[in-house]
Amino acid sequence: MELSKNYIPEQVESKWYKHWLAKKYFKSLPDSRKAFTVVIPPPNVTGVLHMGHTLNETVQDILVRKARMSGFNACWVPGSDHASIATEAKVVQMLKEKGIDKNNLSREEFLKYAFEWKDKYGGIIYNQIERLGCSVDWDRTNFTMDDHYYKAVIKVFVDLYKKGLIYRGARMINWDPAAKTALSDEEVEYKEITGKLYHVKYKIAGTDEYIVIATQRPETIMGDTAICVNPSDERYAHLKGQFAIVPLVNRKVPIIFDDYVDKEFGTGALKVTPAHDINDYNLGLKHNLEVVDTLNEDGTLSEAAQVFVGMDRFEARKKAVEQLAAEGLLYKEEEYTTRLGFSQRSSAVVEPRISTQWFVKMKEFAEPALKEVTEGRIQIHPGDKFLATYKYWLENVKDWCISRQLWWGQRIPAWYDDKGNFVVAEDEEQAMREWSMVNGESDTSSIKLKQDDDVLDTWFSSWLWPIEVFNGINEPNNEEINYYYPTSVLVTGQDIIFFWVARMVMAGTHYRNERPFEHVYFTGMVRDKQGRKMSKSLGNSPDLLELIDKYGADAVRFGIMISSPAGNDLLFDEASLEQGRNFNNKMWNALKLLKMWEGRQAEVNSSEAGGNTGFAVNWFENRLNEARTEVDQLIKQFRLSEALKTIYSLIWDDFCSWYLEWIKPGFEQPMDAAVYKKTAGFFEQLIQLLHPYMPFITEELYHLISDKTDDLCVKQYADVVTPDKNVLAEGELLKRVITSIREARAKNQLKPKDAVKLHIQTANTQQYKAIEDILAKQVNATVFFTAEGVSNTIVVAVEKDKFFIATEQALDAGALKEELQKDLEYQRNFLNSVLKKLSNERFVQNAKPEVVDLEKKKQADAEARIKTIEESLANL
RNA sequence: GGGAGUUUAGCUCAGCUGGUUUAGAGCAUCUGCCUUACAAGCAGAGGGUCGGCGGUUCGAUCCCGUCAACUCCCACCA
Repeated sequence: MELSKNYIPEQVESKWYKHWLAKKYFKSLPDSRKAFTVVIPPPNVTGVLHMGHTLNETVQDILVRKARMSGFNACWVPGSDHASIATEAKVVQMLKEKGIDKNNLSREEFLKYAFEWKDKYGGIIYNQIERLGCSVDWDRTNFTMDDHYYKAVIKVFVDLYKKGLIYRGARMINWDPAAKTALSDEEVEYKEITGKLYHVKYKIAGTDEYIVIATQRPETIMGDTAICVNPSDERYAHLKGQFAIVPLVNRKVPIIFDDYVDKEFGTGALKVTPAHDINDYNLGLKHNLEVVDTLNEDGTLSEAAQVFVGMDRFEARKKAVEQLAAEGLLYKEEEYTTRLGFSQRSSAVVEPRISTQWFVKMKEFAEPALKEVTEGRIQIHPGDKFLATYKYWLENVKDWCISRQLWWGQRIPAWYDDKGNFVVAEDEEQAMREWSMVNGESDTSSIKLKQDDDVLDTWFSSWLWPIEVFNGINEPNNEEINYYYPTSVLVTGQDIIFFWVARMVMAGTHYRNERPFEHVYFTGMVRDKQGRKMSKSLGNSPDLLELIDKYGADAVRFGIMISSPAGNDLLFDEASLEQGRNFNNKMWNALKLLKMWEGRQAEVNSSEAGGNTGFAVNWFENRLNEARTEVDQLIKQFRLSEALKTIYSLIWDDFCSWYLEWIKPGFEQPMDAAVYKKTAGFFEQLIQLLHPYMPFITEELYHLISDKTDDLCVKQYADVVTPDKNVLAEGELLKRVITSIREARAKNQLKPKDAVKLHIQTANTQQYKAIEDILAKQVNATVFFTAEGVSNTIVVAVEKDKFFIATEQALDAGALKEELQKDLEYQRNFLNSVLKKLSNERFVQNAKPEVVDLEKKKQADAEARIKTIEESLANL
């Protein structure tokens, strides 16, 4: 078969993915093996995968494939998240572009559009996961709004409500007066703006005294229910027990004292408006203040404001200022820069507003979730970095607001009667039964119950993910959940440590009484070359499929993995993908070389077929085992980038640059059949080692090396043999000798074609005899083991051995001398630093014996080299 | 405002129990090679006071303190 010049990924990739699927290699069912379970962090069905997902999924695939090839029953569950807010916003936007207003749709009509959207984008995402080569079990695909999943979420809500862990309460939310909807914190964008700070005089009741407060929002004065000052503020100490008169509405309000007030800011006195500011609201709760809501849903002033009723809030602000000025109550106004919240959807200024929401009590959940991590049952990678963050959040956890004023999501299973009483139940029928029980009413025919309009926070469904993908909520004792749970490792972004990771631990400990995963691997954020976050609006997020088309999936996986240690941000640069593509070619070309040798095999003796092949084979076998041990260790520690670098260098440098050159026969010479067989075996082991990172090309190469009946994808790793350190050291010495001689050649303008004579002066003739042919081939020289009477030479010293390069060419003695002088100086400095260390009594006393011995060895080596260089200089 | 992280070659990053570290890799740069697997390649080279200052130690890129710059998360002060 004719092999193409370069590796062409597109033909290869789809072929093997189809083959793997057909062979059901990714399918997992419980069996007697140990399970290695991973659940994908379900991507939002809002759009397409970005580079962050690519990194995440590549990491997971590496771990899963590695486990599958190491005797585990590997199970990777794919899926997607309905992402309530984000998706609903996208769907509303899409409808708007079609000229459809969500407000004119019924809930059912809207949900129909939303599900169409989900099918479309869910499909795109799944296609991307496939193109990337992810070995997920497609039969296990879950969506957080699937029927069973929906049911599970509702079941959990009802259960927690019955346990008293879910309650209804008041809360300040972000209100968008233009869209007339509540916003989540994530949907509010803060911007710096310059506004005015108004200083307003409030009369102290029953006196002629005034207290001056500062406010940005005079239109909320009518909602004031207290004045607050710092208890340690002497300026206001005499006002204890007094009341102030709110201007414009003449309301008498108490003067309260609280540390919350900053004495330095403004006048040190604060007007408290519990209905319209989150901090004031909290103050109000603490001091039992009245709440006067002076705004309507659309941002106009309500009846409760008494003045400016029906006027827009900003218009009212102007009027309030005018009137305060007219009454002589405006002390002064000044320029002031502040951060103001704007609605991501309508760009309107967000109003804080009190509303009734549903909450989960978090204290009970936090403690066990904290213990799972602090007691080491869940290990976080990299640990030291995120443990503190995790602990801090759980120790200071606040109740979780789980209701959202949206339609896309699991609808809150609470039913209200016309008096506003409610019952919580899994469905309407059950709700009715509950209602009649509570109300002692057996005839319910005339009763109408209305379900809560709101849906649940998206995280209230995703916190069940590791359980419910195995149907563990609905059937807590089924075979699958018992086999696959807890999962092995969760791979996710550090940004959702609170939203998701901590909450999964909570749900896991609560519903399974066990951690949901053994390890958590945090990936960093993927940024662009300039360090900016990748985002649609910046247009700096590349299209994954285009990248795969351009470089191949393996190269994309390589590029994104080569420099992304756990938890570190990654600046995405296509150059690393090129490196991956080049790596593909390198291996492709190695294959071509092997195929050429395959056809030239013969039973030949070593020297005819290149010489010293015994040494080379023995060395590489040991080197391979050494590297495999390193790689296993690194992957165990989740240092995936390091492991990939090790494999890369093993293949490119050790195998291709050194080993293949060492065993390469002379021009059109036969290839020793035994060496060929060994080498093909090495190559198979190498690509097997690499397979989890670059599955497509490795599978292709595996089948091209020779006809196979099995597939690399599921080939089990053989045990690693402990390498022989002496053999490894001999190989390293040979490399150093070759490099040193090449360097000397290059410095003396000897062209690669210029053959030279190499005279070796050594006490270890035996050792050099074993690598004589390799050395000769690698530095284009004829080797001699005597240096008697050679002249016109370049001298190279490696350890205690000397190498004389003799050539016909004229040599620049001056330049040679200079080189040697430079080297000599370096060695002398080095020796001095070593001697200094060794003459330091405290070093010799305190340092570990190995360290001292090492320094002694360094001393001996340096001394030997210096002697060699001095002799060489004398010869010149 | 609170918390966390980062700072090592021109660029992107390794360097994980302080001593084979006078610090490595890829890209970029320079030199020489179309050597019969690979020019998307081969053989070499140059390039760093490991952010600043102080401390602990026989010894610090590594540990501690402090300052500076950048980044992320949380909060959203009238």
